[in-house]
Amino acid sequence: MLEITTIRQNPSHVIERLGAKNFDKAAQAITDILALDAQRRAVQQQLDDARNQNKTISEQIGKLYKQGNQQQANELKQQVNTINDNIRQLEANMGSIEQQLDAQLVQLPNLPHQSVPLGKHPDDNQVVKTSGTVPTLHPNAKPHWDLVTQYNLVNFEIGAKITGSGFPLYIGKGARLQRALINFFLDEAIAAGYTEYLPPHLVNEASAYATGQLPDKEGQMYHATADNLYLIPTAEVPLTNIYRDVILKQDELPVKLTGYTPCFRREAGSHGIGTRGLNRLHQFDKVEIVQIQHPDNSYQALEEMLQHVEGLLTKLGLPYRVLRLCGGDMSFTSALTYDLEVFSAAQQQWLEVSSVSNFETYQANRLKLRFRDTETKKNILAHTLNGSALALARIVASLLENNQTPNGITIPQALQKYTGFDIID
RNA sequence: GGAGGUUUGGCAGAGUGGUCGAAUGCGGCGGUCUUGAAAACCGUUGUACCGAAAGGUACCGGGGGUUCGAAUCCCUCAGCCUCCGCCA
Repeated sequence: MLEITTIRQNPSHVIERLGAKNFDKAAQAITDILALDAQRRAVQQQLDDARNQNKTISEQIGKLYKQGNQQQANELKQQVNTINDNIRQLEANMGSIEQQLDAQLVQLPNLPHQSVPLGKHPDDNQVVKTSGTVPTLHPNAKPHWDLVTQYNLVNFEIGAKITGSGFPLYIGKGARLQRALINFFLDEAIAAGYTEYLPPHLVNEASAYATGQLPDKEGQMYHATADNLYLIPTAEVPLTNIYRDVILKQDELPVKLTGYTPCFRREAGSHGIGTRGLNRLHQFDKVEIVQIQHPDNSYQALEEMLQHVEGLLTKLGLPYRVLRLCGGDMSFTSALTYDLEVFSAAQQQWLEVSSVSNFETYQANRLKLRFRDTETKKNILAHTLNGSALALARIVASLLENNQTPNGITIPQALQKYTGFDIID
C-alpha cells in the first residue's frame, strides 16, 4: 500500500507514476484520497478534543466522589453524557472515513521505478539480455509432455485421478530430479548468504493481506474455508510475513531468507495454448529468495538477486533472456520487475521461470516492517524484494527438451551430485 | 475434541474500577568516576495518529460491551501452557 504521506506531499508525481502503470482514473482517485485524508484529520482533531473533555471531567467526578460531593458529581455526569453522545457520532464518522480511505488506498498499485518501460502488453517488455545458446535438437526431438511419458517421469492422468488436472504425479527419476533441483537451488542460496526456512504452507488472512494477495487476488488462491486459511501461492507470503509488525535494528539489515515450498495457484480461467504439460500447473515447487533492505541499497540488491538467478540458469546450461517488465505487465505490488525466461527448444517457446522484484515500501507498509535509523532514531519502512530461484516445473520442461539426445536425456554436470545419475534413459 | 490455567513495555514481573502509559528489576543508551574496563552512582529508554509548537489522543493478546471513568468488571475470538482423548 502506498504511504499516505507520499500522496499528500507530492500528489502530481503519484498521479504521473500511476499513469505509467496504466492505472485509470489516477487523478480522480488521488483527489478523493486527499479529500478523505483532510476529513480524517479534521474529525480526529474533534475526537481528540472531545475525549480530552471526557477524561478531564471524569477525573473531577472521581475527586468529587472522594469528597462526598455526590450532587455536583451527578451534574457533571450529565455533561459527560452529552459529550459521549458526540464522541459516539464522531467515532462512527471516523470509522466510515477510514474505511473509505483504506478502500481507496488498497486499490492503488505500487508506483513504477523510473527505469520501467512504458507499455501495456507483454510485447512492450524490454529484453535487457539474452544469454546461452539454443541447442540444435535431433530430428526426432519431442516436447517435454511426450518425453515424460516416454521415460515415465511424470504422469498427468494419475495426478488428475488423485486430485485434478494441473496436479502432476512425478515418478522415479522424475521425482528424484525434482528433489535434486530443490536441493541444488537451496544450497546455492545458502552459499549466497541466505538463511533457509521451511515455513507453513497455509497462511491466515492477515498474512495474505500483508503481502498483497488479499484483497486483490482472492480468487487466485485455494481457500480452506473451514479454517479460513489460504494455500500459499508462493513462499514469498510466509517468508515475508515472518517480519510482519517487526522493527529491526539498522545493523540487522539486510535480511536474506530462502525457502522451498510447493506453490498452489488456482489459475482460474487459464487453459489452452501454452498451458500443456508442465508449462502451467495448479501445484508446482519453487525455491524463493527474499531480502529486506535499507532503501538506499535495495536496487543494488535487486541486481544481485538477478545475477544470482542468472548464475543458476548458467550452471544448468539453459539459454535464457532477461526482461524488464513494462508498466502494464508488472505485478500490482512491484516497483521494478525482471522476468527471466528460458528457451524450451522442442516447443520453441520462452518460459518464464523467475520473476525478481523490488517492492520498495509497498509491502513493508502493509507489513509494518520498519527499521530504526541509527542517525535520526526514527523508524523507517524497509524495502522488500523477492525472486524465484527458481520455479521447478518449467525448468524441468526445458531441461528435458534441451538435453534430449537419441540415447536419453543428459543431466547437467552441476546437478549430477544431487541426482545421483547423469542420464535418463 | 474435552477440562483447567494464562496472555501487561526489549525481557522478567507488579498492578483487580479513579492523575496507570503503567511500580520494580534486568537489558539498552548517555554521563560521572577510571590510564582503560568492570563495579558503583546519576539521567534516559514503547508505538502510532493529530498539531508549526505547546500539547492532545489511542494502544496492557484481538474485537465488542458495562460505567462519568476500564490494564482492572462482563461477553466473544485467538495464541501459549498443563492434563485427558485421538493421531503421523
